[in-house]
Amino acid sequence: MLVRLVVARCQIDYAGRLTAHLPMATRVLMIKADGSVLVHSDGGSYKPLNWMSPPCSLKEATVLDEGGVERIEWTVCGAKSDDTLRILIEEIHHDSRHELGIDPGLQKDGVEKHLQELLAEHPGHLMPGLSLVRREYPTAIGPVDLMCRDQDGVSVAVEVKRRGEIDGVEQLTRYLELLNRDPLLAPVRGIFAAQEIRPQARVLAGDRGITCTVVDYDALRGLDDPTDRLF
Amino acid sequence: MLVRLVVARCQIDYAGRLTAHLPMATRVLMIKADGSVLVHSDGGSYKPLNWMSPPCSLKEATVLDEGGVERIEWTVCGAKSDDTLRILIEEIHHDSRHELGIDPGLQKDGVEKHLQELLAEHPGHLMPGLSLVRREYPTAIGPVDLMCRDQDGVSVAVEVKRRGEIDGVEQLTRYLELLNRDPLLAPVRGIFAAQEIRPQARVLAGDRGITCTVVDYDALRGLDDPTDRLF
DNA sequence: CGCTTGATCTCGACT
DNA sequence: AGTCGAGGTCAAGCG
Repeated sequence: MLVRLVVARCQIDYAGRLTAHLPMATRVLMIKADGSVLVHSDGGSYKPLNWMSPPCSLKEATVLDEGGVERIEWTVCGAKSDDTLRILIEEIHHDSRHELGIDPGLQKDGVEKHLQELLAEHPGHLMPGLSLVRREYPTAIGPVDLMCRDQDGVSVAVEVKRRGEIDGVEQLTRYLELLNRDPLLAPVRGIFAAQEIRPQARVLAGDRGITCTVVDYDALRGLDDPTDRLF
Repeated sequence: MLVRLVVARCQIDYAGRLTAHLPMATRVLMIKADGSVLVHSDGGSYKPLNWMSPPCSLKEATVLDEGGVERIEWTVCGAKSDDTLRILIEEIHHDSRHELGIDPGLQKDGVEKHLQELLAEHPGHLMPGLSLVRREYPTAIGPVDLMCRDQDGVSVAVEVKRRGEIDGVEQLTRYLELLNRDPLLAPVRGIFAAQEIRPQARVLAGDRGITCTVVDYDALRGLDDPTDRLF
């Protein structure tokens, strides 16, 4: 389990699902224990300029460049795919190896699942008088996030998203279409709940008679019993 | 323009759109010139365990930990958002800085745009006798990738994807619905073209009367005039 | 500047 | 193994 950090002037060619080329320049190369390679420049975001995903293997060789000069070349080949990454090195500025050990991993809080849980506990936040029938209500085409009833006993299907986009409305539409075929349930209304709803999604929902509700996660969390939470 | 590479035993807390925590362990920290930070473990893919996107600023301070020992703590704050990344360092194994300069950037070939261009030049590949009316045919809900006519003069709307999935079929369905309301165009048929089509997408397309066509990018590229291409 | 769409998406969960 | 949905998605292109 060793990570290798290299800073080098290099030129890179990738061939796989697409073809890509990086001209000669100085970059950071990170080689992980599984042979995977990350090519970073100074800037951009967390995404490398180029990379090779594991499982893969790295081979080092010396080749002659156009000028007849001996150069180091790394060839990284995907173990399962036919992806290849060729790194031609002109000059190495830094080269070090480090033992890291196994990482205990990341603990997360605040994703869609938590939003759904909170709304299941406080359905009245979506609409006054709304009560939960069940979470993950099963249908033939997948589970509805929240199945509820309003104060008049009318069924309400709720689709929960962190960010409400057009395909979330399509999804809820398919559920409503199916649920409304069931005479024991029909009529079923729809609520599209999200922390943020895109304009196009809002328009499409309106067109389909679906109510859009923007949810305040922090406010909901405030209502929640803090002893239940991880943080 | 300096990149800083640090290998350190550290513990990390992130608070922003979600909350995340990394227990104490040895990791690679990459600090770019814009203050952005990447936290990598040995393994995983190109995505860091945790990170901070630019624009942001890093501050170094000494704090006392639970045992009363002096520790280095980095606090990275987003310039526009209220995201914060707190890195508590127990031990530094490596620390170096490197001048990289500006990267010339990545040249790509083989993405959806190229596939659409090639199909626009060779519509007969999708169906014998098909001819192009126009690329990016405008509608009220967005442009149709390719608008064509078959050998009988019937309109055919083509949606091009690199990988054909269910939402691509939904997209084409919306276009067809709209286009078929236009008496000058109707009836309009649909072709869903991709290098790879997922089974569920294929089923949904079949259900909607949409033809699925798997496209061979390399074969198409072979037909194409190589002098037009970048590579 | 905001919005929409593609991505060598990655990653996890579930069948 | 394949499929599906979420993401602190990121990043490019367009209005």
